[in-house]
Amino acid sequence: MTSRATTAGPRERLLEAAKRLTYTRGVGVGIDALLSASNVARRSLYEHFGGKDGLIAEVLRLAAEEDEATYRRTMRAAGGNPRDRLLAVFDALAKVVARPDFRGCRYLAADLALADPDHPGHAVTREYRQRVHHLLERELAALGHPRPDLAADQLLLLIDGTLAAGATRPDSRPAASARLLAEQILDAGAA
Amino acid sequence: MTSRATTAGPRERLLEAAKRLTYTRGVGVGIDALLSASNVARRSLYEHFGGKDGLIAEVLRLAAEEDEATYRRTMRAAGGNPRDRLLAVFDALAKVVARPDFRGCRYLAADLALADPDHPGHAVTREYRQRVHHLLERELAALGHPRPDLAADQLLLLIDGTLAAGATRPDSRPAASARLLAEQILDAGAA
DNA sequence: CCATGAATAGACCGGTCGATCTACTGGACC
DNA sequence: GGTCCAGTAGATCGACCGGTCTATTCATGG
Repeated sequence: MTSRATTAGPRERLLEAAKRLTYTRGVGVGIDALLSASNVARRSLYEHFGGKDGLIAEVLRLAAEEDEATYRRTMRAAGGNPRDRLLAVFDALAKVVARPDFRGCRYLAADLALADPDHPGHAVTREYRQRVHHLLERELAALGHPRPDLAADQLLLLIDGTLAAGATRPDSRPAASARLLAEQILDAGAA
Repeated sequence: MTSRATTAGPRERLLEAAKRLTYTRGVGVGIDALLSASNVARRSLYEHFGGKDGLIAEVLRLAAEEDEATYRRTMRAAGGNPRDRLLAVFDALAKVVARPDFRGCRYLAADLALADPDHPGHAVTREYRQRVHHLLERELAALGHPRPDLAADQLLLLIDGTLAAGATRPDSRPAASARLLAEQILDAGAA
């Protein structure tokens, strides 16, 4: 009986609580809040992550993995047509920004809040954006778009804009607005 | 000789230093940093602004005034053609995000960093976005766009996306990408 | 000449920050 | 049974947080 869920170790509990609290309260949350929310001893944080910065970076890494998987799942569920797969991303965004607890893009918030350009979190967010960019670019290439790199930049810009507007002007239905523009980007490839 | 610059009072000095430091270090900057950077006494802050929150709100108000004036100036300098006036905004954005000290949109950063939804800063940023939205919508109406309100939302989304991408992917030349999309929005009005 | 009021300097408050440390617990493994 | 070690609990550290306070300076105007 060594199996069973074993209630998840302190590392996992801390990561989960940090993922939640760094989003709702920002990366400026105090360590104590993370520890008490996860019922993890102070010392365990430093043994597992070396410090707050390491924990934040790991949280971003974990969230980025999940979010990238969500992108892939969304596109996979949309079938084999690259156009449908890309537009499905904006339909998914509409649901994301409509969630009552939506508070904007976690990665942009982290980049803006972490003033130190050498903070390890920045490298994580940078790589995440590259991965999403690559994801989009591949679909655009499959679509036969003449400039998949530029178009991927534009789609990424629409995604960032949607998440920003979703946080600051939720009543403007930004995902729908962005989807219309995305269609025009894709039409340039179908021409 | 009551005139002369008189070196600006403590209120102005503090506002100026806070405008600079809340941008470079975020709204989480300590009060002491703002006071020592402006050579203002601690007490003066509380007499003029009531506290840190009041100071931050006033800084956002001041910055919003200046930025709105910059929008108006950019459009005025672009002549009388609404299309030229709107596209000039994105040319101006290209220069903004190219500045070496560019650190993203001040207002979005504030909204993301101020976790308390009742913080007075949020009201300031909300009104600022409404003003810019109105500015864009008026030009779109003058252009004869069939849906100036939706189009203004889309332009605002492109602006937010440009500022976000400029902070996180500066090498992607987001303003140029956004301008191309903006042209398509405007073309819907010229049709 | 002196009263007024804005601004300054800076001590001080309780609280919190991230980080380090010691002491202890409990279960796994040999 | 004894060893080992991850994890817990919590005291403690210096630094800083936002905010309040007293005392002082200084230019102005009656």
